[in-house]
Amino acid sequence: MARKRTTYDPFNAIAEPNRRALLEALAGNSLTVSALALALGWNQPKVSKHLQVLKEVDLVVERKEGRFRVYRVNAQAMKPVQEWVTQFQAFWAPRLDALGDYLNEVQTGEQTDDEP
Amino acid sequence: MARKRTTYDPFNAIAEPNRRALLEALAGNSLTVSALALALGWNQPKVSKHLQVLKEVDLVVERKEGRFRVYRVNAQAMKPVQEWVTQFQAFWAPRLDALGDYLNEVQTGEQTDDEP
DNA sequence: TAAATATATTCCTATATTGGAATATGTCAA
DNA sequence: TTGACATATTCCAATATAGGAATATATTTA
Repeated sequence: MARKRTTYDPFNAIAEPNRRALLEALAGNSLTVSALALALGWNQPKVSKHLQVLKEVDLVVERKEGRFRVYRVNAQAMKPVQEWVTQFQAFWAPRLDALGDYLNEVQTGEQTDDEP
Repeated sequence: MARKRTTYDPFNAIAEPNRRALLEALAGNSLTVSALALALGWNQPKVSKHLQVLKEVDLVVERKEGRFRVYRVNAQAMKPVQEWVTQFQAFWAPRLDALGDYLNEVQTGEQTDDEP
């Protein structure tokens, strides 16, 4: 059939490079749409649209201030991603890595230069 | 214009729920395509196709074993995601959160019931 | 009230995928 | 060699976006 909706969880929200840029720009700061547009060199609708997606998954929070909208990051919403990813951390501990890399090389047949 | 290619970095690879399921199934294990298909209740092409995407971003590693292909997770490739997400961890520390939530409520004008 | 400013939304187009079915490829076993 | 099995790939249809342009919706200020 077809693609499913992909945007409406934090995993998908941060999959878009522009949205990551937006979140990086907002890390620690609270910024208006136009400030973001200026900082990133995008047009305003582009900023607004990506912000809406981030807002839908709660990665950003909006506050009205006169005719401005001030956005800030809500890092809490990143937690599910962090937790999911961290599950795998057990498998990348330095020592295991070194061993794993070695085994992988051997298995993959990445022969060292001792072949004429 | 149009959408960019979205699949070829770990962020996008794990944005797809099916691919996360695949990685979860492979966490700690090494499994063949058919074993995965059985475990997840998918048809074989579906498994293979998602595995290819994961392989392209190096999230899984494949090993040939007779006519089987054994896949395993390469957690190293998850590191960029983990690091990127962790940037934001500073903003979700419990105390700050509690304060932030409170301020947010106040700012948003979430008035308590003291209004008739 | 009208003009200006800030932001959101709608419309439209181009393209990226996902998924299933069918098929190709590779490998083992008789 | 032939058949069976495991997996990858191709083909196709349905749909989800991203992006730009134009427009709508506040809200402030003159």
